[in-house]
Amino acid sequence: MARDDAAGRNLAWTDPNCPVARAVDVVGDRWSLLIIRDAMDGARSFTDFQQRTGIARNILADRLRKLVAHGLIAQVEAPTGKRRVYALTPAGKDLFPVIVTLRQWGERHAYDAGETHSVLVDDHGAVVPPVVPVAADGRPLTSDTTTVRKPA
Amino acid sequence: MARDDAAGRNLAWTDPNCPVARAVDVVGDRWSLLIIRDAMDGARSFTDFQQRTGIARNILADRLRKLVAHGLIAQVEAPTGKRRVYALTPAGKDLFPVIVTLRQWGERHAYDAGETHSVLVDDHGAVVPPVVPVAADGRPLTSDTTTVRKPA
DNA sequence: GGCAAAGAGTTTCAAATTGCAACCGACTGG
DNA sequence: CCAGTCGGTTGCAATTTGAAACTCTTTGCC
Repeated sequence: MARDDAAGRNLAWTDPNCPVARAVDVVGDRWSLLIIRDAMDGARSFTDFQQRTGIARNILADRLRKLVAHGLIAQVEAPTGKRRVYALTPAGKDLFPVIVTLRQWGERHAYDAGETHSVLVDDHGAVVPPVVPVAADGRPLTSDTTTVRKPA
Repeated sequence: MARDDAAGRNLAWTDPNCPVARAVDVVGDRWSLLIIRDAMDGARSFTDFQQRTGIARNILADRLRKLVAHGLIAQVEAPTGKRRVYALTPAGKDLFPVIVTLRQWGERHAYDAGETHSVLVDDHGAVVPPVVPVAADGRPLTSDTTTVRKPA
């Protein structure tokens, strides 16, 4: 088990044809998405990630290694010429819609009335509206109005 | 650790104010999202989930219990009056945008050129376009044009 | 330059989680 | 009413996780 291909991808999925399964294989654990979240929020250094997430240091080292191996994060020279820092790659930044939808789901379903939580605001200071999948013609879609078409 | 509150929620988060953390706490493991995915795709029975995901039976039992406890799935009388089946609650169905964005990320970043995968189509048979977070005025947003505002 | 402190991991070991396979009672179909 | 199927549970073995201490490298500063 835990066989990896040349790109470091695990090959023992239930269904290799399902992009959801492959995505979960990369970020479907307790910490990876929180690391990505913090990277989007400005975290750059090892201890920065460690303190924000509270993850154990050995696990953090392991997750950062995997995220780098999967191409979501890269170690780059710090702009200030100091220590190398972790930065999101385009693939990592592309998880933004996932983080936002997860956040919005959490806001709707993981808080009791009266509990407070942080909110996502845009560069004008306005709250980001709910993200909703739509058809090409603009109709909102749900799990009831979509189906998965298997490859030919 | 692993203390739970009355609603079965774990209370040992890094940041209780972060909805992303709370969402991950519920569905941030290797299997929960795949179970939700299969439920959206029509899975109803225990063995149905087991065969589609390939998850170990004891773990599946545990995950279904937790998802029921968290209110994402409910056990309901089968329409046919037979065995009880698992069905998504509104909160479970509301994960649709998360599943879709994860799927789309997977399609973009977890496949080599030439590899095939399933695609999500709407009820007209058209492929679901990329889901992108937008500001109230319609501008597309990214992690660079948004920030998290902590509660007062 | 020299030194103390901080950063970035690594190591060690215990505890928790996973996975497999076998087992079991309830339901159902014929 | 008998044979399968369903929906789990149980007992381990194998992994994974987590906490804490330890090491090596960089930095800040005088």
